[in-house]
Amino acid sequence: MSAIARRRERERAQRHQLIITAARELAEAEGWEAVTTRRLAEHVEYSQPVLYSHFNGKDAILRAVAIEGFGELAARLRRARLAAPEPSEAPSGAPSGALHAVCRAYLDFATERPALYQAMFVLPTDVKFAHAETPPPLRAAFDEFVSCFRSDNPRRELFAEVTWSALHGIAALADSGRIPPNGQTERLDFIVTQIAGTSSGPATR
Amino acid sequence: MSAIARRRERERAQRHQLIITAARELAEAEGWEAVTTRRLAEHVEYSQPVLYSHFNGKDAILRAVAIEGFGELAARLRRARLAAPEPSEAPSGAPSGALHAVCRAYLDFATERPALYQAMFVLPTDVKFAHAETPPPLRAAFDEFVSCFRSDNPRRELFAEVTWSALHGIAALADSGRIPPNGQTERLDFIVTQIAGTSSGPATR
DNA sequence: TATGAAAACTAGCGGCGCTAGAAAAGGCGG
DNA sequence: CCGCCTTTTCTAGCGCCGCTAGTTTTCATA
Repeated sequence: MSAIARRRERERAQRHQLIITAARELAEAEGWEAVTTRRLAEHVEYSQPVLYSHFNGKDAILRAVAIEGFGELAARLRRARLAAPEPSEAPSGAPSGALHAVCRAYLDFATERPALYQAMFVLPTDVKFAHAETPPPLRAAFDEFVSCFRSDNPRRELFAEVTWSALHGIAALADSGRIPPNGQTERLDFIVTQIAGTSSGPATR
Repeated sequence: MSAIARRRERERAQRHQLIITAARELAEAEGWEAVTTRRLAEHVEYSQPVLYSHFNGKDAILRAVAIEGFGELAARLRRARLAAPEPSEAPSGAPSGALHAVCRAYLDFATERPALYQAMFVLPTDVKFAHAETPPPLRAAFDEFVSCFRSDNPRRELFAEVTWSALHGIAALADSGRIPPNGQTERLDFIVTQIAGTSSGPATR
């Protein structure tokens, strides 16, 4: 490949990222309903059709933003888990510090980047979850939850799934104004206590 | 008021309801993105501007559908709770049959009427939750969850809020394809067990 | 410097939410 | 029974949307 072609490819990749970033910033500033192809094109200072040479359509741009978000979320959860006071293999029955830290990190992420969170978990998407084609960052984020439970727990995947779902519930309802945003810490503590609390042992029910 | 005016008002109210029902049916059949004012007008066999003589805009129609949904959800939860084997004032610490029944009814509702559920809990809305102007049916639905916990539990509102949120989490993620739809029963059992399980007593933590 | 492929643009299609102004409907006094 | 006049309903159109066909511009190469 010639040097010229290399430069062009480099510039193209930069512009690709520029579009994703612009979409994300526009959404974070004014909400996703304000992200139109026209406004986005103006933001990146190119004409509308250029967007379509990078992405199949608006949905594909949204999808790219979401996947970028999964990467950031996974990194954030991982950092929180590793910084937690105790190792993830805590004695059964005791509330895990790692679990609490990861859950709080998740909620902080949802609160600080509501539009990004929406792209990832609320807006319609064709991103495959829990599937062979699941983007690795998404899988990685999920695994951070799994790692908060003892590896000899046969139901740790279920634990992780429900923990995630419960957090998503309070994050989504709070973001859309359906529950007051103030009680989040209380709700977080409650969820962690209940899930890590009892019956984390092998034979529940 | 003259008989003629009365008849007109009656017919108007019927058409009002017709619009709400048509919107709901169209959404349930093809999803909310297919509910446009043009298609809706065609469905009710009137021209577009007639919609605007009944509602301030598309958002108001959506809102009306959601509120209708709250009423149905409240009725359904209530029926489930009253039909549950044990009364809501079960001995502390034991899993409440009422709680389980109400939670299952909630999930069934979300599964059977996904579009209605979306209007109520996912799509952007200006309906006031946990507020003075909260529509009574919505408040009633929430109270069904509250009633599943002992009245001497000072944190029963928190219990209800988090239970609802957790259910919403699994309902929303399952509906949007973000968690497999098959595990819902397992997740439901897990949530109910964990929430009703321990520490339902007075001094938790 | 002329050429031809690649890149970027202008312009436009059909559909959206919404509304102004024309047309039709229908109860009312003569 | 008729002509009036309010109320109701419709036609037509505005600015915006996602998206694309076809033209113009750019620019490395011969």
